[in-house]
Amino acid sequence: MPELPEVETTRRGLEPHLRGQPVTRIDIRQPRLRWPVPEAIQNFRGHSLRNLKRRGKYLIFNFGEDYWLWHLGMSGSLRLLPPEAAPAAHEHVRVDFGNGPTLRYRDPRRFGALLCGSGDPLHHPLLADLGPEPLSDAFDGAWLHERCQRRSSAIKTVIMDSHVVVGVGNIYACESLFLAGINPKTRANRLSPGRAERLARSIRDVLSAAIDQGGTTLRDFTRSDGQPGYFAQRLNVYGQNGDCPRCGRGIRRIVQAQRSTFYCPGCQH
DNA sequence: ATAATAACCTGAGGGC
DNA sequence: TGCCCTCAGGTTATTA
Repeated sequence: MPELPEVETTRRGLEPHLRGQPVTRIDIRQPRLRWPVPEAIQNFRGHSLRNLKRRGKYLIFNFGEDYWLWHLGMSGSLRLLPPEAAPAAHEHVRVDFGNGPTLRYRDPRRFGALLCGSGDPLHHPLLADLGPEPLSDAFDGAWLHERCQRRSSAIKTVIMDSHVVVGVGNIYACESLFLAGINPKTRANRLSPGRAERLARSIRDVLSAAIDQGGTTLRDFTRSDGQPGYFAQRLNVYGQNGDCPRCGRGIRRIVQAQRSTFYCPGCQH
């Protein structure tokens, strides 16, 4: 479900409510996520949340010395609900902070993860080798072009590789390539510096616009307050089966690396 | 190192 | 209604 804009939307929705609040209760209703939720998570009772950060699609709950890493996987969502609200189906984790609303984690497919650690979270094995943030200065056309040099696979799968750049999932990969006018099947090492520059800019623009819209709600993504994201109205190719809004040719669907790719054969070369 | 594939799960929707 | 198939916003582990 969530790519970078949805995770960032979640972070922005949660942080003002949770920052500075102590964890008063942790209820793991289903520990079997992508990896088992560590027993040590219970040790955080009484700890106060310093801040809530994001790296790629990971949320980082900072508690000073220790931290949680929370990944929403394919179908995960975090919401704030009143303490008395009954748990929804597939609500696997509930965390009470102070006396305010309670944090609920719902994840039907259980591809998400809740892990904990101490020290610098950026040194965690899952984060240590990640590529740059797409909205930071570290990510630009030169970096992208350099990382494409040794890659003969399709450009679409390369921009979805978190070691190249983080946060670009299936929707935004398709949309970025459309915006840049690049065929998703193009071999990465055949992308000119100029086209890499254009693609890097498109990725930034698409992700920024999606964050501004509160992310994309296709089926069940909701912001932490239950509202949907509105970027779905701006999708040009992803999930579309009609004609291209720019040139009128039919949008095509193909499969790359076991994922659907949508593109316009008229606009993307 | 890179590339391709399977694997982890549940639910929705279409066709018959 | 039920069954079978395909599809779904992610990532890692394993194998060539």
